[in-house]
Amino acid sequence: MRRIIFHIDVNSAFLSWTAVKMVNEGKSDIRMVPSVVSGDPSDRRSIITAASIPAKKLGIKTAQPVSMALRVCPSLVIVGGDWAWYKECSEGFISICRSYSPVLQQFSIDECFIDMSFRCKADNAVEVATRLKNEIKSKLGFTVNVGIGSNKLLAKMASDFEKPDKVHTLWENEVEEKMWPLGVRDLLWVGKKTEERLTSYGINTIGQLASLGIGSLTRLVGQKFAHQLHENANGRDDSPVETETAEAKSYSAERTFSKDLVEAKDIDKALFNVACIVAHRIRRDNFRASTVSMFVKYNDFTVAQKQCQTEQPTDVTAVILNEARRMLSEVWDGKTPIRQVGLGVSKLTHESAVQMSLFEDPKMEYYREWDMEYDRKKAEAEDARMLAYERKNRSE
DNA sequence: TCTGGGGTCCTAGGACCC
DNA sequence: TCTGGGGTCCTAGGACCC
Repeated sequence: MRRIIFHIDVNSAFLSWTAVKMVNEGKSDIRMVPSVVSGDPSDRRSIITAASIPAKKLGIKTAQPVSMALRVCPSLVIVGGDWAWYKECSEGFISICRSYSPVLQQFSIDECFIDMSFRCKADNAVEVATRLKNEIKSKLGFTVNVGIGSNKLLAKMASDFEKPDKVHTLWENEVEEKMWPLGVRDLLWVGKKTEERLTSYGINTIGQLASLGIGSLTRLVGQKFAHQLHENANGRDDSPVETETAEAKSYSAERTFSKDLVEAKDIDKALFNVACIVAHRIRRDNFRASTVSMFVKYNDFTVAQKQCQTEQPTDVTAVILNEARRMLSEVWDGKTPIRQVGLGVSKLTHESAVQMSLFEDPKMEYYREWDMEYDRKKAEAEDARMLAYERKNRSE
């Protein structure tokens, strides 16, 4: 049976969502002028999270440093993000999409797939998609693109065609006309490195990639990836719309300093902070981790990383932090300036029974109490924030 | 111009066991 | 004494996504 898949993608999500909020507050619509959302607008080290269409027309792109964009456009409007609001917008948009089909896979905060096979016919798919797009615009105030195809890949490629506020189809019989002329970089999973590798062999378009023998492709990118690229370039993808959200496989946090650091105590402080964040998150989600990893990025952007196994699965901040400290001392010479530190945990389990060891660190009880206190304070802060947020929304 | 933060998956080599 | 081959786990590194 021929499937009908929609891919719904919010146009410049964080920027649109911030604009909606500002318009609600009676401010001018930043979608109409060159504007960007960045992590910390006052920090020249931060990068652009989302850009308005007028900004994009000036060559300003996502992931570009703010300082670079300011050179191009000194009058650029820079705004910070509001995660609580973004979450609300995301939930609103997902819930409208779900009302069109319960077979929905959330792909990220601002993208989802829905399986419409039993909800419409190929003949009226564009009409239904247009209705969905318009409903989101009128109820929530922001625009989306809807891509329609017979699989997830084609739907996703289609939603990336002309923006904003558009519906596009990419059926199998349109692949040759609409997808093959595009550059290889436009194909999902082809990033910078793969593009370089392919173009250096004279493979410039998706069409050329589609006709390349699997043997040659394997020599370029390895067997598994070659198979996937070959299928995708030919418009084939049999992956289902996954309605279950998979459990997290890892958690991590990282901090980039406003100035590169050389003082061990400063770096340790940052390591402490990220350890608190990561450990708190795994406790919140009822996980314990058996692998701890850390990395440092030096001022020349080279990265040193280490990972290790813990004696038993743990969610204790101090245990995770101590492993990270030990590994840091093993990789860092104590002199090279450090730009960024990060810490992660993986190999997660929900095991709740902690194996008691006769030789357990006597400080462990104290560590656990410290964590409980930390979690309690976090929860309090979160409650206060939610309350303030609701109060503010009610008064508007 | 000077590069964030949070994830997933894959590969390759070495250690260790049978 | 020397040898092979398969399986699994771990580590490091790389590529991609939003």
